[in-house]
Amino acid sequence: MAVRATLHDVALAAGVSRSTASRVLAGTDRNVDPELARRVLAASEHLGYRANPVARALRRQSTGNYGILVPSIRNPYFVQLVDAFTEAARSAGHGVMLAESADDPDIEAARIDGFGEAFVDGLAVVPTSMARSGVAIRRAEGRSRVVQIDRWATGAGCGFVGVDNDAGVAAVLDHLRASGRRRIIYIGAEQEASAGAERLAAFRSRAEPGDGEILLPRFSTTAGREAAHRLLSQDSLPDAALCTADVLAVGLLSTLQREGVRVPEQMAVTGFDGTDLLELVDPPVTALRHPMEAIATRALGLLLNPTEEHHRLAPELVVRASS
Amino acid sequence: MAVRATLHDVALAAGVSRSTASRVLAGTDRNVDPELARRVLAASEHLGYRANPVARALRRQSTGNYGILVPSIRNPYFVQLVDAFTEAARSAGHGVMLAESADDPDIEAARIDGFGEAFVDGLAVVPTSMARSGVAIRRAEGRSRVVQIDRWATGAGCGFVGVDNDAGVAAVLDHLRASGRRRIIYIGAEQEASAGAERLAAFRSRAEPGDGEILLPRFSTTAGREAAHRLLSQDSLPDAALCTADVLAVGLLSTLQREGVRVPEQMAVTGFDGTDLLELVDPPVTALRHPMEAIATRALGLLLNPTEEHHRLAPELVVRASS
DNA sequence: CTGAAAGCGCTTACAG
DNA sequence: CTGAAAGCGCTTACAG
Repeated sequence: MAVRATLHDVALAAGVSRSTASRVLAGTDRNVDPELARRVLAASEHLGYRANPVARALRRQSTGNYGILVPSIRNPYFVQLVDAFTEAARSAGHGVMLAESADDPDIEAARIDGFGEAFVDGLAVVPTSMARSGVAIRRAEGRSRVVQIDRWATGAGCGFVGVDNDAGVAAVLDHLRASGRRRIIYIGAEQEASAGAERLAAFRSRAEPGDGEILLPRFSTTAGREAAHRLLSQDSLPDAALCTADVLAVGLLSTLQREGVRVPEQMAVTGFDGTDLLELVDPPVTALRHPMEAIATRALGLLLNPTEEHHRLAPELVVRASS
Repeated sequence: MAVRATLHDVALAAGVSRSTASRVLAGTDRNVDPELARRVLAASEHLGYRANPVARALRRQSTGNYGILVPSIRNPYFVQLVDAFTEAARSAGHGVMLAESADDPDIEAARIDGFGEAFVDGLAVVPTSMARSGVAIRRAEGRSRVVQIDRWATGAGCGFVGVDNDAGVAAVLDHLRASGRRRIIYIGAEQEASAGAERLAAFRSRAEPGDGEILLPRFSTTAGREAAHRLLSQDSLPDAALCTADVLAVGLLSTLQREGVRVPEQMAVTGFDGTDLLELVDPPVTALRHPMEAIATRALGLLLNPTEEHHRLAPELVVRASS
């Protein structure tokens, strides 16, 4: 680990002042004599100079980095969200720091506070709890920029960008009913997160006699298997299972199949998030496609230019062999 | 987003110098009059003061943060590695920045260089390619601290911590042969990464007539499914499949089962990494348990205290129903 | 035990 | 167009 060249070294080698060297290298001011610029560039190259990001950030009062905090990076849906956000940030010249909250509001609060010690200008967060996440988020708003993605918390004073859950549930339900499925079972998570609450409300407002619900403690493949066992223990199977997360659908599907249930003949299964998972299983699973890039781009926009607006983007139904 | 209080504000409110306020708050010097300390703490509390990490880092010439670069966060094995590293770092008071290289040496090089612009004191990297990753790693060594985890690259001048692949393959093979499995097929990835090369060498040195190999372009569930199709297209099934990644084992298992193969009766299947995946499938899959915490802790140690040592830690065999 | 001063490495008004 | 100077917010020898 060699000693890193500083701006001073470059200026010395090029025979100019640090001001001029900085103007050339940081590109903040185009008005520099071409010959001097050439010398600065040559010296910088020769010394392998890289501006010290810490010093630059202190002076500029901005690191150019943003944090993203998701409930779990074991859920491919959030991985996809992180990817989209990172890509949006990168193409705008920003870096991204990732953290996860383990689906726990207390850990989440600790991570949000922790980002205060980190080198970020702001934070995008997927709140774990509608009721409990607001406090830490509001605290963070006091010292940084914050935006909520995919879920929102009551009491948070910052913006939000997510999918339109009501429209999403409606699209899946319409599709299932249009293909003749009558008894539809809603498989979701407890209403702790806003997304779960919105999806459940959307379902209930459209439920018909014979429909039902299974609510699980969390979104995971294991929870999907658990749901399958509950279905199998009932007298008869429903016509379709509307899962509100892809991991639930995948867990459900594999357990049903292992127990001899034929999908989609005996029962249709739908996912929600549109992750790659759904195309890897057999049969591929019908689900929504969330406009991830648009969500990520808009979230970044709210971070750069804060407002308290809530944005809901429409998902698109992708019908596959499972329904 | 309110204006953040600075050390100057705290000192002013407490009626002391910035030096004294800093000594109390940063805890760098215990010799402060208790009464003054009390006043500083009270003022800090009242103003909601948090030291500006950027300024602190510039002065200390250290951010206290470390980066970790893995081939993919879609592979639960690397997620587990990241978790262990993050936990080790956190408990030592360090933060962690995560990036992924998409299993591509060029992207990897870009990310390694990118960490030079990031706010980290060093970088732990899982090199994607034994032959090609060394250049970027060596470049990074010139300006920061670097350690290799799980895999190593030729030409890198830094330390390495990983599992003992030779011992691991030997343990699985011994177990399979001891339980009467004769024709064993090795299912691995191309030898681009050092782990793959070491495992394949370990297998070959112990292979017996009737054993075989299937080499895939990468470690993924999809690759595991592909391996199953290749096995099924052969005249007869082997007695056991020794998969060198859990994702391979899971993909293989599900496809075999779908095609009516009974595991472990007709064929044993073993994984390698010991991720949670293996206990979620039916039957649960035999694999090694890698000493993740020890690997992570030692890697962090090499980052804090650089040496060029290569450390190989012994994995432990965990026998489950799949073999 | 305490405070004034220097300095980490940059960027950017400001004066020339 | 260029350079001397100030300053971002800290920490830490140093002198007292």
